Amino acid sequence: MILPLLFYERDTVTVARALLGMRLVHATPGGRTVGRIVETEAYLFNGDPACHAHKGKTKRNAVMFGPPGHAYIYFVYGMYYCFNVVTAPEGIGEAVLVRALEPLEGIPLMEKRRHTRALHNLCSGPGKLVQAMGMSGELNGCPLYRGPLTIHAPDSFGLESTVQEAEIIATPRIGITKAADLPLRFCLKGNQFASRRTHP
DNA sequence: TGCCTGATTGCCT
DNA sequence: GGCAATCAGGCAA
Repeated sequence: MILPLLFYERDTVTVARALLGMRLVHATPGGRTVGRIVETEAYLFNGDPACHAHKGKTKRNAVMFGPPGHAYIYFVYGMYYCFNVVTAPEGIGEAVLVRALEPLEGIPLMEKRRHTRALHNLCSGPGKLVQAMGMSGELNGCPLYRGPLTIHAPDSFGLESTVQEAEIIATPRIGITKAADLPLRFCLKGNQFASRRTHP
């Protein structure tokens, strides 16, 4: 089942946790790739200086202020993209950064795009998974409930989280300097496919 | 294993 | 002009 707009139009931390276990699907002419979300980070409008939207709307972060359930993809460090899911009602600049996936389908295509055959190195980081899934800046602002990039609940799950609360750990976020102490990174406990650093 | 650095570009001050 | 929600590779221990 493709997650509907309703799923995203909630509290950002709730969505960040609920996204764990969901499947990101990208259909391209070259083939279809699917990954299970195993690591996310929440970025909040208020009280979170690390959030791109913290200082207000700009050209770069405009999508974060738009309707939820859309992709916010930005370019960073001159060579990488990061993929986020816009959350919270329109006008509230919040999003969830997807930091790691467990590769499920289209693994040969991911290997080709990433130029490696190491399964644990295909999607274990925000820049890596964008590369492995074949995403680009063109998808910035696209809805995630209507292809080519969509997020699905695994069969037999609805809007509720697909994982037990006890299976989720919260840690400080990665690679930021501001508000570095806030526990807004969420991972599946003991998952092999998360980006390296763990800080339980 | 873990720390340090270079690569490379658009956006914001 | 500075910096950024990163990554890969090099080097030391």
